[in-house]
Amino acid sequence: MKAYDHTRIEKKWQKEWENKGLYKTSDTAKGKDNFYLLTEFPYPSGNLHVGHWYAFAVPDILARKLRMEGKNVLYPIGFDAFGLPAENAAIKHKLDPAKWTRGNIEYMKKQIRSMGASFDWSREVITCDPSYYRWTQWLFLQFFKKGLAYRKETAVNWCPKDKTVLANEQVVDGRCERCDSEVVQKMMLQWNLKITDYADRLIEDLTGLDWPQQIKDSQRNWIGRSEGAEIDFPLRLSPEKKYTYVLLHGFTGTPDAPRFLYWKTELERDGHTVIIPALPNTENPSEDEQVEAALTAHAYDGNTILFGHSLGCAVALKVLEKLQRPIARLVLAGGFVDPKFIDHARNFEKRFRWKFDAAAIKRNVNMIQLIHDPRDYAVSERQLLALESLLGVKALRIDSQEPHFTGEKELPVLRFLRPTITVFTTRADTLFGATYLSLAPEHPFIQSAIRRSPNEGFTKPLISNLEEVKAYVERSAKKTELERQTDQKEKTGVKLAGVMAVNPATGKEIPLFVADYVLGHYGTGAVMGVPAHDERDFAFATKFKVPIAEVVQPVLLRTSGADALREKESSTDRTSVLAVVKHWSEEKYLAVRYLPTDTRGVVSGGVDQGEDPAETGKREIREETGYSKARFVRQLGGTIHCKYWSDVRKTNVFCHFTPLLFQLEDGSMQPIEPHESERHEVRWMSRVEMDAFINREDMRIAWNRAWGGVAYTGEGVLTNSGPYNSLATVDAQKAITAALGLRKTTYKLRDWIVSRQRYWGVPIPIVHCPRCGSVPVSDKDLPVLLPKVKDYLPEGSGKSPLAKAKSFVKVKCPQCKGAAERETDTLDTFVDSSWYFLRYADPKNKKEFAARKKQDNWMPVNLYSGGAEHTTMHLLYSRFWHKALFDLGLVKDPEPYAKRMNRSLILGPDGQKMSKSRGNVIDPDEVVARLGADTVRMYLAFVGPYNEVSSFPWNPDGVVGVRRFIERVWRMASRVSLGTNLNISEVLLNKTIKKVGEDIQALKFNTAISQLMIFLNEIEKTGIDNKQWKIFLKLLAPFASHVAEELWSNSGERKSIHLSTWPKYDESKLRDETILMAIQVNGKTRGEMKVAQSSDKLTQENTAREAVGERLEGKEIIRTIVVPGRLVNFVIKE
RNA sequence: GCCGGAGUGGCGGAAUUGGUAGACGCGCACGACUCAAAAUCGUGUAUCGCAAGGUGUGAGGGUUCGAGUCCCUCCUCCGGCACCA
Repeated sequence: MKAYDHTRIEKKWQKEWENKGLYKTSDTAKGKDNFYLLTEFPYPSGNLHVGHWYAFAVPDILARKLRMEGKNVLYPIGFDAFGLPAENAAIKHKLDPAKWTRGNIEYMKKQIRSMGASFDWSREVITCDPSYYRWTQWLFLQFFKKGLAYRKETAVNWCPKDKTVLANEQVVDGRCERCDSEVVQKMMLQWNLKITDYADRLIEDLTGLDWPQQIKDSQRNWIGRSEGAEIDFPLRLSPEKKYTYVLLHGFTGTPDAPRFLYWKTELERDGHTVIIPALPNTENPSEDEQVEAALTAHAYDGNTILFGHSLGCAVALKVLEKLQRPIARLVLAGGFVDPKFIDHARNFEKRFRWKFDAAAIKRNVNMIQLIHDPRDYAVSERQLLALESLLGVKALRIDSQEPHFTGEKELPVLRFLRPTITVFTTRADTLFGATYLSLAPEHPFIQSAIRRSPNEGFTKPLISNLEEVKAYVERSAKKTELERQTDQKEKTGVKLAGVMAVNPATGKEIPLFVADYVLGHYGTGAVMGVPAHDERDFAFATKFKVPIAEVVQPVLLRTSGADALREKESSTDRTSVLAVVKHWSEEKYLAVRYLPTDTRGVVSGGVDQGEDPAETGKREIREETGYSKARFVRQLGGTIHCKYWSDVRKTNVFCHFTPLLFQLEDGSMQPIEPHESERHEVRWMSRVEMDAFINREDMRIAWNRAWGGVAYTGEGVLTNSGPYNSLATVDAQKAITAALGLRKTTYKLRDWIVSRQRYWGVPIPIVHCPRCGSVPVSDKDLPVLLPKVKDYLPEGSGKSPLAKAKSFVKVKCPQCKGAAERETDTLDTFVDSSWYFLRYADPKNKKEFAARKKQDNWMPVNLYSGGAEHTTMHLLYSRFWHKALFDLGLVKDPEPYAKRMNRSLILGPDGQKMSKSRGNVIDPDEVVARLGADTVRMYLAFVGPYNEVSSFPWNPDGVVGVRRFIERVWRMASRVSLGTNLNISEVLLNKTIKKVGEDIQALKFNTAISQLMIFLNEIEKTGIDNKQWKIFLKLLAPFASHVAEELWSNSGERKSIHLSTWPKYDESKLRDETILMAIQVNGKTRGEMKVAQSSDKLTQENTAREAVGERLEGKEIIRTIVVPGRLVNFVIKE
């Protein structure tokens, strides 16, 4: 027999398989279930590395095994071909990125083919191919039309040297990855996808997915949902202006509707006057009557703020038309002016024929605020547009409490009536402790104060130290991400002069700050500072000398140790003191160790009936330590509650500690009772020693308070909180939110910015028309082809290189046919990869991105294999994308991937990540040439479990081990006997079939291979017959597909082994007739025994008893445990 | 700081999910073949001990007849997030 020549065998069979089209996958196959095995498609970097082998060749094992089991398996491949490296190479070497990419793809395809993997190349998908990106553009336009793609001024990473926007991934430690210059934040108009609309569903739907817990956790964490409340803090502006508000109600409305009363109460509390005229005939309103009533209700002047709701808006506009002098401000909510207005819900038809004089209206007001609720049932988009164009003002779209602003407490409206700062908090329970507000530098209030809009009507600046604030805002805008991080320890900020906010709970005025520890993009960009119960706020308040107000008394539960709470036992209340005792002359403190429970802290003891806590402290100091002259200094804050188990009292104790500070006058002492001195150890300690000594949370809080305290952020009961005192924090949160705020959920997740000022990507198919705005390119004009340009460097202005292609930019508007310009940004490559798996199902379709019927054959993906680096990027983006397609009715499932596995990582031989600079890169081509594709693939499968978050170094010696195995298989082939071999264990054969099959299914390729090795070791001793040999070859085929095929064909088979059927095992032949059992005495193995497989428990026990007889001699057997077929354990008295 | 995951021979890793810890492979040692080497084959290989017998899965404690596996405390490493209110 010839020696094993891997090159010859592998070339031969790869060609053969290709010629026969062995891996062409049909959409359906008779009698076979479809299985979609997906692996992340590669970026055509130009060279295959070991990681690619690991990603593509190893899952191929599963693909092959599933096919042999009778599944119709789709295992496709393609190229994620747009992206930065092509462009960088183009800039560096003056190449065409398209050519560069094409060349790489061709080369890599050759390399991938050398794996002998069962890819169906006829379904290849290449994202930079116009036949693909045509559909990327089309899908983007569907998003646009659904309102899921929008353009917005967004803060981006800007590299001043390369003059381009950078993706977050391109910023390394605050520097540009390419030129190493510092990245700055810059506001730019960017295309966004509304992934935040899907935040909740992206979290909820994780539950039903068969995904590793770790990915689910990461995604949840990334989305960062947190429930809390929005709370309004009214502003007191100076010079303080008091206004008269005239509020006009709508059709069928009355002045005493709850929301009007609520607005009135709130505004009056701020010192304003509120008038709500009752408009006549609300069931059947006429123009003259209503306007007359509104006009006579008040003498309108520059101090008037006029508000209209619904029909009241129209009345308000009519009022303005007729005035002689301007008012301060006009606020309209849910208004309409369109003569065609019809409110079907309330039979309001044909009556509304009012006409407006826009010029007269504008003459009488210099600030108009329009607010619109997108859910409004009475006012349509169309009517809103009419109103907007009449007044020349853009409406602000806000979420009202109830559609059409009809909630009982329309806080969102109130925010427009009076100047207000809204904060988001998850700790509404600490509202009474809010002693200041902090605004992000990006906060609208700060920004508008800086811009000093003349509309505001203030003669003086809103903020009297405006210059200082401006300087601070500018400074923090220049801060790089790097600085923001290193600045974490030291909080900075500037107090706003001339402005105060009102804490809505206490009614007290509190100062405002601008501080960059507040993030502009999270929550409302403003936080309430509660120094007593938040570490950051505490640090800030200490630095800026803001008062600290305790509103939560700690409630501590001891859950571990000797005094851990015992849930089932009763509980009694106790009042005690904690006494921090200072030395009479030195900087030392009394440290007390209570021996029975090893409680280390300060003096403590119970308050007797009617006793003053200070007296208790003195008494306990005397009794526990002997010192008789203690002077009470002060109380250290409010009560500290603690629940624990008392072994002395045999009950749980709910103890209420009053923390106190004492100083000794001198060292005079009295004798200590023996029972006290036995239980207490007393020492003098320095402050540092005490810090290390104290081991109880309650004592530590008391001790810390002697030094100014730290923020207590845990649970407790409320204090200094008016009607909410003594409520638990959880309950207080609900109560205070209901009374003074709005429930609100916020997310860390931000919308997905998809604009890239780059050349090598999908052109965004939008035309900017000066008349029609952003207009989608019509379907028939897709794809918008990437134009050829001379050089690929971005323009200095932050426009992509596409802007240089004049003939590309200049187009006719698809709507009005006038002159317009194309969008010149390209799409993030993550957009390309958000739907590529759908195209595999129908790769050649010219009419649709993928026919629904064809998708249904394969979707959702049965198993998606990929790298851990995509956990929160690609996997989240494509889930969002798929959900949006689902809502558009374009796909049938809300989730694209039923099961996901993150593969491990292959490191260099030195255990480090492979990289050229480290010189530890393994070149797969070289290893394949030397050892063969079968060996490389099988080795990679053997190094360790495939679906774990771990990494394995490439061990050159280890590869040799696998190569040896294959050579031994090769040699074994010549020893296969033609007769029937009686020596080989049937049990081993059946066990092997079972284990190899199950382990492949569980993606534990390493143990499957180990079983094949065990099998080979055995047959080398016993020999094997032809029938059994062929079974073995079948088991080997998914791993070493070429060798197995060669030996299969050598054994006389004509048809490919890969078209053969997976062997079945015989359930009854999985165990030997006689089995080995362990014999234990007191759980320690003392011997082994052979028993018949069929023997019963008693026989096994008796056999065991005999086998270890001498050990049991004269001992009493308390218990005998028999685990049939496994072990017998005798428990004896020693 | 928060959320995950993991710590088992000289190394990569197994362990029927609470039942004889170290499968399989690498490495190493010895032996066979050879003039010799390589390759190949065989034997051994957690550790202490001549042995009987101990001891052993990051450390300590617990539950159990029995713990690598479950519970508590702690340590180390890796991954993700991080001034997120």
